Amino acid sequence: MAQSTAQTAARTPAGCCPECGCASHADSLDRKALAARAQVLAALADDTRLGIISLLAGHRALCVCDLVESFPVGQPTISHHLRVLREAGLVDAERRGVWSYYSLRRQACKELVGWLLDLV
Amino acid sequence: MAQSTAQTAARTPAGCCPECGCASHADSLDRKALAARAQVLAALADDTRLGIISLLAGHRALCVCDLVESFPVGQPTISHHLRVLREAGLVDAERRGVWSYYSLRRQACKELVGWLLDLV
DNA sequence: CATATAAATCGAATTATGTCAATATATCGC
DNA sequence: GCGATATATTGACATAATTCGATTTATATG
Repeated sequence: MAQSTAQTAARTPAGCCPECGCASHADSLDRKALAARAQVLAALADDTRLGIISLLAGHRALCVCDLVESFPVGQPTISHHLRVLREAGLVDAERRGVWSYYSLRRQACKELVGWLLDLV
Repeated sequence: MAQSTAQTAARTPAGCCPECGCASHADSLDRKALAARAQVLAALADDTRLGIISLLAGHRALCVCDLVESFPVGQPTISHHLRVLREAGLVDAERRGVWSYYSLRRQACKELVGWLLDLV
């Protein structure tokens, strides 16, 4: 692979990392897994959505009207954020009559955090 | 607060959550802290940046040219992502000669993950 | 000093995201 | 069925983010 004269075992001609013998760091990446994790993290990476998660973490379930009261955005926006969280697998929705109750999928959350913990 | 007739103790006239006596869920949110965490999470929530973190986690340090080799984006783009990670406090940069070496700030990463673990 | 290389920055184009107003759907009580 | 209420969806818009090409800065070497 390296087009160098093989004087050193460096993978690039540059020799910027002599102590690292890895042939290619790219190979160690599971891109699909990373992309999936990044997408779930993106669901968390928003003020309102993280706030929703935080509220749900403190309750068994909350209905949408409670959440709408809790943030300075309109009902359609909360509904949109809830959909993002739902599609990321972080929350569950259950309809009871006119009301929709959302709850945290603690198992999925812990799984994500556990993966992060292993990563770093 | 509730403009209901106080027949029930519900905070809203709706009575969608009779079992929850919280006056206002919004009060339990530390919005500034949440916004700060969301910003760090946003730094993680990108395919390339999560990949960079993953690579850095497996090495003491890597130079930019190694990272550029590892992802299907150009050098300026990697440089941009490294800046985002640096400003989020997730990585450190050190210049040695012409090369810049980036390393994971494991303490900061663990702190974030610990906070997440407490949250959920 | 001139040249070469690594990395950072700038400017522009494209794409994605958050938000709202308006509307649609679903459910309950009359 | 009709009206009222809760939630979801749609469409539009503004803002932000990702990416690239071109350029600049910094450092080493001949």
